[in-house]
Amino acid sequence: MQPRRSNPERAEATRTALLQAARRLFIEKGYAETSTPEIVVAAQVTRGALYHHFADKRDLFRAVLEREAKAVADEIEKVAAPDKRPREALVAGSLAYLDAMSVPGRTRLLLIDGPAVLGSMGIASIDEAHAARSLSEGLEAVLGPEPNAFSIQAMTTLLSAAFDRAALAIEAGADPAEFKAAMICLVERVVASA
Amino acid sequence: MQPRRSNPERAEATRTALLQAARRLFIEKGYAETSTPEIVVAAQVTRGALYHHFADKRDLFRAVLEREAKAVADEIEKVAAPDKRPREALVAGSLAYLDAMSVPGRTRLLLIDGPAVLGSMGIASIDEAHAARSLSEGLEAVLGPEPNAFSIQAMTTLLSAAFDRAALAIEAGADPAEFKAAMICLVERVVASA
DNA sequence: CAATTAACATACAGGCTGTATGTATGCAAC
DNA sequence: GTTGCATACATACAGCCTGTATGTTAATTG
Repeated sequence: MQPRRSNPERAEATRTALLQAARRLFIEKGYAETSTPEIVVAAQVTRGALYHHFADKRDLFRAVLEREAKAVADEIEKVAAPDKRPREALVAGSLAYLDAMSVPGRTRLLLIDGPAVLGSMGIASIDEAHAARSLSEGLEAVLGPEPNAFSIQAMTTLLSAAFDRAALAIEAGADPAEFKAAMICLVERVVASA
Repeated sequence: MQPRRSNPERAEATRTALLQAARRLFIEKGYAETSTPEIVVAAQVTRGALYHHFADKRDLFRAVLEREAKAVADEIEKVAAPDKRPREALVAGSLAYLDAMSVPGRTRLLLIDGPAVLGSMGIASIDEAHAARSLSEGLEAVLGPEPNAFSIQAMTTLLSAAFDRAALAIEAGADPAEFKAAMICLVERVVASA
């Protein structure tokens, strides 16, 4: 249609089309059940374009997940303004995480297929660097550097898991208010000593 | 070698060989990277035998997971003797779960590949009926039927997730004592109101 | 002992992944 | 402005894998 487009423009458009089509199909059918022919048809490009921009199917999946994790992290940072007191920021960030993860398909991408396809380590390097870090900093801000009978690092990991399953439950149809309340209750009991 | 074997004996031997070989390979390489030709070579049978005993590759995987989940549940029930007081039984069961899940490969089977292959619902119907149920009953025994600001059902889900990630962390090389301590601390703070 | 059936074994069709090779267009230097 | 190169694809192919359909052997049953 456009008679002339610069090379970077073409490449960016193709990349974006692939990422969007892949994201939709990965959410609808899962990673394993989505074939690269399907993806390129949906993106209106060819498999050649896919393998030109991405090393393989998994690399495309990784790129989709990095975008998604960044979107989640952005939504959290939006509410975790530094002018809030630590405890309020922690609660606000917690609720923001659950809201961000309630975008349809995000739990499947980041919490179900992600760990299986990229490994529980590979996924950790993607979003633990983003979302779970806010939690760790929030806990440390409330509890102080070396406080209690438990390791902050370990407790961060455990609470992060609880957050994730709360998000899964909510997407699966559970009452959001019920799980948000339970989650906030859990966090507050952990920081109760401070 | 054996000149005569009854049909049920043969079938059971074949089934077991397939389950053991599949379990080993699924743990070593993951579900997606393990092919049915590999499995039958390891089990010293043919693909015909596999598809005679199991509907498809996923069905074999499901059978492996049911065995594994049952083994975990058995180890928990072993320590959750009914003569203990509720709170002690809860702590003992918690530690037993983490020990049971530290059998190499179990976390990958039950917590990583399981949800991705069978769906987070399918896996729930396998082990939530087993392991997480003990937790739910333990919590209710300590807290009473309808106690607090949170739903017991929801809190069970959240704590269960924390348990799972503690098991993952331990298998990934983290200090077991550190995560056991944090986990017990978390449980005790939840039941602190009682 | 005849017939049936369980328990496999073998062969095949279709689809998918990744790579190798071919092509056209933007871009840069001269 | 044309020559050369690199980018951005497009096409074709080889190998593997899954599930099914069909064939075979041995145990069981009436």
